[in-house]
Order: sequence, then C-alpha cells, then structure tokens
Amino acid sequence: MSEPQFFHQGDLVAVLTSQPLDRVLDYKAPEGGCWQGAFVEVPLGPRKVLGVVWGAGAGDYDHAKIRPVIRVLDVAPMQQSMAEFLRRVSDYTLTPMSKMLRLATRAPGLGDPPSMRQVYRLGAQTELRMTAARQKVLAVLEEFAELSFTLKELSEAAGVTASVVKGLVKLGAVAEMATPQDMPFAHLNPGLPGKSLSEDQAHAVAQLQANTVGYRTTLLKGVTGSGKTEVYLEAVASCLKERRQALVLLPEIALTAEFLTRVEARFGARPAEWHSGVTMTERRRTWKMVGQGHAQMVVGARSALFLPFQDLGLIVVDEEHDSSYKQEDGVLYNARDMAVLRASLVGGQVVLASATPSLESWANVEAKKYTKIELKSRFGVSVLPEMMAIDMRQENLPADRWISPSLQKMVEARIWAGEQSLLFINRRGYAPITLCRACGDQVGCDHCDARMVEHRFQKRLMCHQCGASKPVPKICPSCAAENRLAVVGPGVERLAEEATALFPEAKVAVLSSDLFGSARALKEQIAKLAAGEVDVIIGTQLVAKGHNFPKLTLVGVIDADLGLQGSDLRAAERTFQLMRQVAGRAGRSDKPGVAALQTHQPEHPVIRAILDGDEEAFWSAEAQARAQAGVPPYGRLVGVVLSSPDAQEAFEVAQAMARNCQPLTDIGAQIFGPAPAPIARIRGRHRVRLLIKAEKNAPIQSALSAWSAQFKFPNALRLSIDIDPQSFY
DNA sequence: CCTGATGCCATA
DNA sequence: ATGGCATCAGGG
Repeated sequence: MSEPQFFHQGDLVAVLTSQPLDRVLDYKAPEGGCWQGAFVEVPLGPRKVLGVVWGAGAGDYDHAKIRPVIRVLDVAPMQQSMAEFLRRVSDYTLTPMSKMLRLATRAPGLGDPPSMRQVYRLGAQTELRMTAARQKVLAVLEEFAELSFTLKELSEAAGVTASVVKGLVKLGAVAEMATPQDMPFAHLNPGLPGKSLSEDQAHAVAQLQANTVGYRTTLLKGVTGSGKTEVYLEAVASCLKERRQALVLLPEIALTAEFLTRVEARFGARPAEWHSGVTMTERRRTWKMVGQGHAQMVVGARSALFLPFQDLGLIVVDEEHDSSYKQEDGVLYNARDMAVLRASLVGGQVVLASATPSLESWANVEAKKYTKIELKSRFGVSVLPEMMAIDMRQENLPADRWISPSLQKMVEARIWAGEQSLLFINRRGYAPITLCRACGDQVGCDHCDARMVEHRFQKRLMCHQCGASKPVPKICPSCAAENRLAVVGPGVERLAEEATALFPEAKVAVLSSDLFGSARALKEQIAKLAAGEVDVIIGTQLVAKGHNFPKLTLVGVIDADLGLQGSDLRAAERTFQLMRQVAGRAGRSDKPGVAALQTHQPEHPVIRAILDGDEEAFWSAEAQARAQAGVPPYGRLVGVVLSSPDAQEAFEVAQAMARNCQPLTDIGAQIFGPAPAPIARIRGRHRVRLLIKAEKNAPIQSALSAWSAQFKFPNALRLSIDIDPQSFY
C-alpha cells in the first residue's frame, strides 16, 4: 500500500461522507492542507457532515460550485489498511461505502472539540502556613506524582474538603490544569505472571506464540473446561508485549463482565469495552483512544471489528461457531470471516476459539488455510454423556404429542432420584415442518429438494425455497400411512404443557431468550435452574451457552432430525454442537449424563455420528452432505429480501426479478422463489425472499449488482441482499 | 441521511 | 387563495 497523500490548501480532494450518496464528492482542501485519511467536517447542502478524505478529487464537477472543507477533526486519521478493509467488506457484502463509514464511526461527537476537565498536580514550592489538611493533600500528590487527580478524587483521597485544595491552588502549591476528558486506558501489563498452565495448554501457547510475524489464522479447539481462555490470554499477552493492539470478540454481552474480571486478574487493569451497552461518552473515549493507540486491548461485540486500530496484532473470536457473529440487519457481515480479512490486511493473527467449531472453520482447517490446535480436557478423558437414540417410528406417539414413552420413563427416573432433566428443542422460531409419524418422511416440494412448511392461515404446505404450495395430504406420500402426518415444531410453551401433564409432581421451568426482557433476568433464571430448584427444564438453543448445571443428568432432544433434510442448513451442526456442550454440563459433577435423541431416522449418518461421539465422522458426513447439496461452505447462497408495506407489490417485484435473471444465470447461478422470507413481516413490512445458489468461486457480487441494477424499484420497496445468510429454510 | 422544492388536496 | 402533508431529487 502506498503512503498517504498530502493535499495543500485549495487542492481538490475527494471526500467520502456518511451520507448515503454512493460516491465521493469533491471539496477544496482547507487552510493548512490535509492528509488522505483525515476525518473532516464538510458542508453538504445546508448541513455540516462528517467525512473522510478519500483521495485526490476527480475535478469533473463545476469548479465554481466546489466548497472548501470546513476543518480537519482532531482524531487520528483513517489508516490506508482500514480504508481498504472497508472497501473489501463493502465489495463482499454489496454495502454502499457510506454505510461502511457509518459503521466505522459509530461514536457520537467525533467532531466535538475534546471536552476538558480540570486536574490537579503538585505545584511550586512556596512558603505557606501548613495545616494538617494541607499536609494530607500534598502528601497524596507527592506519593502519586505521576497521576492526575480531579478535584473530587484528590479531596477524597486526602480526606479533606474541596475548599482546602482550592486554597492551595490559590497559593500556588497545587497546580490546576485542563486536560482532555478522554483519558487513555489504564496500562495493561503483560509481564504479570499468568495462571499456571497444564502441559497441554503450555504446548498450545507455545504454538500460538511461535512465528507471530504476519497474518495467520488458528482454530483453537477445546472442550468446555479445557482452558481455552487462559491459552488465548497468553496470545494476547505476547501481542501486547510486541506493543500491538489486541481485540477479543465475544458473542454476547452477558459474557463480557466475567471475562473482564479475568483480564484484570491477568494484566492488572481492565481493557476497553465495546458493545451496545456502553455509554455514549465511553464509546467516544474508546473510539478515540483505540485510534491513538492508547487502548491496548478491546473486548467487545462484532462491531468492535470496525474500530480504528492503529496496529492490530491479534483478533480472538471466542465461540466462533456462534450464530450471533452474523449481523442480521444494516451491514450484513459475518464478524468471524471479516476478522480474518482484517487481520490479513494488517498482518495480524486470528484465533478462532470454540469447543464446537463451525463446519466452515473445520473445512478451512482441512483445506490448510487455518492451522488447528486442540486442547484435551483438563480432566483427562473427555466427559461425553452416554448417547442413545429413541426411534420415534417405534414409539407410536399421537400426532399432537412430543415426549415419547421412553423419554418419559427416563425423565421420571431422574425426578425420583432428585436429578434434573433438560428437554431441548432444536429450533428457534422457525416455521413448523410436516413429517410422517410412521416413516419419518418430511413432505418435500415437488419442484426442488427442500422440505415444505405449513402455512397455518391457508392450511397448505409451502416450499420456502421456491414458493410452491399444495394442500396438506391426508395420506403420507412416502409410506401411505393415514393421518400420521404431524406438524413438527412445538413451541417451548406447548412442550411445557405436555411435560406438566406427564409429570404432575415435578417442577417444570421454561428457559427461552424471548421470555426475558434483560440479560440480567435471564442470568438470574439460569442461576436458579443451576441451583437445582427445578426438576425439568424446557429450553431452546440458549441453554447450551456456557452455563453449568451440576444436577443435570439427562438431556432429551425432542426434535433431533428436524434439519437433517435441508430445512435448516445448520440444524445438524447445532445438534452436534449441543451434544458436545451438554457433555460439558450434564454429569460434570460426578455422574455421567445421558443424552437421548428422539429421531425418525436413527440410521442417518449424521445421527449415527452424533451417537457414536465420532467427531471426524460427523464432520465428514456433514461436509459430504453439504458438498453434495452445493451449499456453504462448498457452495454459495445469497438471500435477496424485498420488503414493502404492500405484500402484493413485494411479491410482484420479486417475481419480475426472478424472471429477468440473465446476469445470474450467466455465471451458472440458480434462482429460487419468490417465497415468504423467514420472518414474513417485520414492523408492518411484508417480506418476500429470493434465494440464489452459486458455485463457490463464481463472481456473485458483480452478477448481483448487474442484475439488481436492471430494475427500477417503487419508492416504498426496499431491497436487501444477504451474502452467506445464516437463517433460512 | 437531511433538507428544501414540488405538487396535490383539503379547507376558508 | 392558502396551508398541510406526502413525495422526490439533490447534495461538491
């Protein structure tokens, strides 16, 4: 990358603003000139807006109309590598640069002059009448000569009133001075001793620390309790020793508090924090300090990836398989993938940590793009639960019941023994699919290979891939059994009802993220459950995340095979990950746990691999299935969502787009739909989705741009393109 | 994203 | 004729 350019006063510069103009505008460089990358304030119509000097002006605009840059802001200029990062993310996700800039400047008042505050230090040696109070103030200032105190801090530390300090200021014995409000973060000391490491951990640390020059991605795999955190904290330590900055991404805010405490224990101070819960002032401070290199380490959510790091040496993506790394609105990016991109642009290291890596990362290790480090359990052999399948075809369950007699017996045994059971539903608010209780067949679409979902209002089955529909059949199209077709997908409430009826003497509790307004309420509930106050827990994916239930000895997966036939790409992966995570929960104390999977296809290779606990077999089976279907990570999917207050309009435009898809078919892509989007209506807007499937290396972005540029959209209609969507059927 | 200009409609 | 509001283009 070339050096940034300097522009003298009056030179034409191209400025990228955060306004949604999809181009840069020419301005005249201000008095004193400006560097490429400088954050500036520019006039735009009647307003002043934030922008970045992107390069030399094009000069193709009426020279007389070009206005000068108002001023250069007092923040670190954007680095070339950052500009390149934004450009690449923009290209990949088809997001306009203005939106990217907004994402990268998500701190309020960047343009404000730095607010000042008065601080106090030791002043000149002067003759003064010494009193006990004055003595205390001077003693504090002498002892902590390198620190600056605010008036409040100083008077409290000395145990005197503010007027004593003010009196000393008047006499000159204490100096009062103004400093910028945005203070640097406390120094983190990587030289402090770390926790003692097991041989396995030490080995992993050595591998991470070897050859830290330049970009590389490492998958750090280790079951719960194997000490991944200690290992990557040592990677952070060596990054800090090299005086480079480190970023640790966590999937949910709820996990940051505990992690910050561990960082403080390791490095003697707390790092900067970046997520939606951080106050505006603190945000601005973090943004500025990260830009000046005065924040050595940031702990945060995915958007921290767009902070203006000066020299980013390490990015840790903890729980890298977690689906919350995929941003689902605004800029649609996957933080795990973009972390790898960012690190590769600045010659940094990426550590992807997980007990249960995503198939994408597994495939990248297979392809030798990532290296893998595996941590064995600290407790010797890994504590896998005993796994078994309950063959639902044998259980003769009526169509409206979900807990099989076999599972019921197992739960009852736990209740008598005073132990806990968890009944798990492997889906999160997805539309229900229809399957045959006799043979396990899921009713498929006649036009493509996706399963059909029930549309309650119309009493019809609909394909959410291509949009075709048909009435719910009376007789199973596969085995001809009558009246055995059931709509699968009980809500947690339905399941709780059934459990209460089956186990009248037991305490049943529901754990689901949508039932809790705040993370705190959720945490309290989890603590209650873990304490064993409940006999049967009903939950969704949420329960699998990082919580320990000592009394839990049975996990029943109600719907183990929902996703095995392609209704949800990642359902099998999630089931497998859940089993692994549950392994770390159930039976951790002394008893080994039991995991029972209710399935209609116990002989399915993926189910078999889960039961055998054979990880490599699972990944191979799953990889093969995905490669065969041409879906990620072996093929590429793109979701195109059209939304409008008018359902008809959205559908018609989508149909027109599906018909005129020459640019897409030119690169060999297939187009499906229109069909209702996974969430068919959001805030009064009806959403219709097209799904595009392409080969992995097809130039999908340029084809999509050419394709969508053909259409003129009605005003009320919005188009959003989601490359690598996370959720769909 | 904002803002000011435009034009259509309802009202005095 | 006049003011209110929805729609739209322009911004350097």
